[in-house]
Amino acid sequence: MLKDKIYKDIKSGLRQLRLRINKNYTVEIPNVAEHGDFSTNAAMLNAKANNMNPRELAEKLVEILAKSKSYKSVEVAGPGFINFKLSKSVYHKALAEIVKAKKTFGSSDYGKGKKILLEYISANPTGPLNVVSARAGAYGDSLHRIMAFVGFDPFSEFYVNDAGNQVDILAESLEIRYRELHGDPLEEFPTEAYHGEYIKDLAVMLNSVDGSKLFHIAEKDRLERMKDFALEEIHKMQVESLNRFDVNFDNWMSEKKLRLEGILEEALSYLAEAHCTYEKDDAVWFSSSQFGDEKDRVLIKTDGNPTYLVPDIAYHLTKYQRGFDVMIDVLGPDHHGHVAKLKAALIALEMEVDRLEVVYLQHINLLDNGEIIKMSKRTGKIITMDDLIDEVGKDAARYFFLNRRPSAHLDFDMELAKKKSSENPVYYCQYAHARIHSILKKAKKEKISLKDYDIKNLKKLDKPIELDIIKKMLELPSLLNACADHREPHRLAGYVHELAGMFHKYYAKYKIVDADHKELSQSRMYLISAVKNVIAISLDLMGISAPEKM
RNA sequence: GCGCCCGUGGCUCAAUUGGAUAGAGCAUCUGACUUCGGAUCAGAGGGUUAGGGGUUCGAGUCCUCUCGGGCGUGCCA
Repeated sequence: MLKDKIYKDIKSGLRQLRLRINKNYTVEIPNVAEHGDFSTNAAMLNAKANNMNPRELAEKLVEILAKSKSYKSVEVAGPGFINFKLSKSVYHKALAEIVKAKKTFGSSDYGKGKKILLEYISANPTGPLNVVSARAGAYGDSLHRIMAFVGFDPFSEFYVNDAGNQVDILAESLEIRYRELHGDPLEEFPTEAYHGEYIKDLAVMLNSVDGSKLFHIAEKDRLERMKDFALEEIHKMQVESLNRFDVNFDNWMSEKKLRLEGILEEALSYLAEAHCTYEKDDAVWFSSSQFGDEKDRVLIKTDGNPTYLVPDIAYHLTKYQRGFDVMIDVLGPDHHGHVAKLKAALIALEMEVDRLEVVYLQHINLLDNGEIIKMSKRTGKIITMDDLIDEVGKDAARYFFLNRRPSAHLDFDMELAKKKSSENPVYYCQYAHARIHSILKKAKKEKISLKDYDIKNLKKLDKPIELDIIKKMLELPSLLNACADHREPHRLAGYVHELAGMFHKYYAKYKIVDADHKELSQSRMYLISAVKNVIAISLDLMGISAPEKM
């Protein structure tokens, strides 16, 4: 908000100087306090466009800008930066705005209602969700919340691969376990089948519903029943895990349903119409190498079944048909080979491929006492999302996932996440919130409240750290915009930690509630209640609770 | 081989997307509880941003090469 104002002031200054304006200049908060509250590179960027010396242009701009009452000082520095210092009263007014905005502080119409499709997790419906899904869930759900908060229109979707090869194997795996229950075990469990214990649980459940009657129907019907049962139960499991993790989807898109709607054939016929399919070796190929892929890909296998590429193309066509401005696929790092093929198809079909964005979330190492926990799908030794939530809790898990850039590999220290001390950043943030609540409660006991507070007394907030805290809070709106623009919710995790830290320092240094100085106490309470609010907003956007007691 | 991602104090990560003196936490060391929640605070040490070259007023960030790590490169999904 303050940034925008300064940006505009500079623009009008440049106009007054009758210069050609390069609008790419920025207004930033310097990381060195001596450089002022804000600084701009406007003179440097515009000097070039007007063939001037940067410092000379800066001097002229300063002359104009210094006339405004909002600025305590405007100075030229270094190679041509212009540094602004704002009057305290500007910050006091801004603080009142934050308090007035309550839970809407930081929200805006910045996204202009742009329709965004967020597809994430999309784990196979063949087992419980794992920690990779947990990271994707934390990431996608928080991005969704942030985007909605700053005025985009996000829509989250989980794509369920409930058709094709892997669900056939799922049905077969269940059948093996079902037979075992009835005293008919296989000598050797097939390596490609699913080994997890949960399949045995499913067999028991199925048995309690259907008993032995599945032996008396045709194999095809039996496997179909197995498949439907397993898919439904696993879906329920996944939804339950996601609920525990506070991750919600606007839509679950079923591949099976897409297939029934004939959309695969539709996609294939579009590709054929575009003359980029051909037959070779009894298979149908897509000439994807014409569209940026390394080589051509098979669409229909010699056995007559489509490869996974076909439903995926079809699914993405539905995304385009549904009219989203931007489509974001959140994928694991093992999928990037796949995107080239998909994009080739979209280009072939003359779709605006730039509207499809792919975010790759990197792998996770779970650490226990500094040791990487080795996981193996084959032996069924995996740590599930539920295990993780049981171990460290939802809040800690979400924070740890969100504290990293999506493109960064992540070492998840389970010991640290479990700790209830300052070493653990989640508790550090939550503690600040709880502490503020407690202080305000204490004030109430001493009969000091904000009900009769006159904001004229805000001028009593004159300590540097008090102004720093206000400045930090004022960063939230543009920070959230940046999180949304760059699809990087991790910035918010760092931000809330910084703000919490400033509060803890403040608390240690200054007494907030002091019955002998009512107006000062009220002013400080006013400040920290704003901090409480901003922490709560930030944590909520990350799907983390803001407790009043811990 | 080719493609994508990554490389920042001992460890895990930031760095306002090209800005000024690269910041936090953990770990280590020193201090602070008869005081609003010590789940906290004050302080110290620790860096040639893997390495070379380039682009420009200015590079951890962009380009290029080299080295190292991860992933991909199926008629599996």
